[in-house]
Amino acid sequence: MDALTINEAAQTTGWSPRMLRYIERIGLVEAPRSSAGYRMYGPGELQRLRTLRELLAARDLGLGDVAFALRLRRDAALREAVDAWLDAEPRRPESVPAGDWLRWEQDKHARLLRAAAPPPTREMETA
Amino acid sequence: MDALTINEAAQTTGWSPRMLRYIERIGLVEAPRSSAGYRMYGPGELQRLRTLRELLAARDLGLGDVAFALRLRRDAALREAVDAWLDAEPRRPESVPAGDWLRWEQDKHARLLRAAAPPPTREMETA
DNA sequence: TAAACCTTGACACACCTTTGGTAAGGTTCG
DNA sequence: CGAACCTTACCAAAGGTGTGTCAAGGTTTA
Repeated sequence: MDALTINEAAQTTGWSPRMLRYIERIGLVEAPRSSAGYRMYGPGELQRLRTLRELLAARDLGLGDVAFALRLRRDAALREAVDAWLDAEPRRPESVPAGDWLRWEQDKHARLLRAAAPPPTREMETA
Repeated sequence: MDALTINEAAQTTGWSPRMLRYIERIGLVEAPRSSAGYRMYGPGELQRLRTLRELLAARDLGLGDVAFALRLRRDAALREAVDAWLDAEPRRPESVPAGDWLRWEQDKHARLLRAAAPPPTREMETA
């Protein structure tokens, strides 16, 4: 008995069965299915569901927010498009001397990397 | 006459004045103010507003989505928390041979970098 | 000073998201 | 078999988002 059914999983994770199906539909936690089509929640899914709750509560997020983050993660083109827009800060380009434009573009790249690779501050996930 | 008032900006960007105020409130495009408190839209803001429209339409996003991406960009702790959750894939850790755990953790880091630094495929922003 | 702007704040409405039910029908198991 | 599950597919209510409009009051400008 390594995997729980949806109602049991709901009990131990604090979500309602209804929400577990919803969470699956938006792609956040998908449980494997039994041969008859029943969702089977293993330790991995249960942990994931619990940490999801904590994440939402701790950061005041909605499921939609996390779903969007996931979409960003999976869709490289989308990520590039959004990043490109966000990179164009409100500072007018006039503030960048014409000759420095190329370097500016390159730095933007570097900044992106730095922003995405913060010091390994483990803290979540262990809760 | 380098800066437009809100109604003029609305005309040239396709947004309504109402929406320009809304967009400002959610932190996406904030226009500097005149001494009397009037919003003054310069070329930078106008461009930003136009590309924002294209981004939303092209990618079928909502303003809230972009606002959340901005929040992710600015709040490092939030970004780490969300990334940490997303990194914990549905694959149970059992699938990783015990000894490889350390290497696994390190690779996760590398994967993150790779995901955040896609080949420089410029395309947007010039529209 | 008066017309034509601007500002914030409030009311309002349509639509989408989040959740809960409930119904019709398959599965498991005592 | 029958109780107690599961599944999907709807209807629905509460709350958030996107958007318009109007009011009361300051600013600009002719």
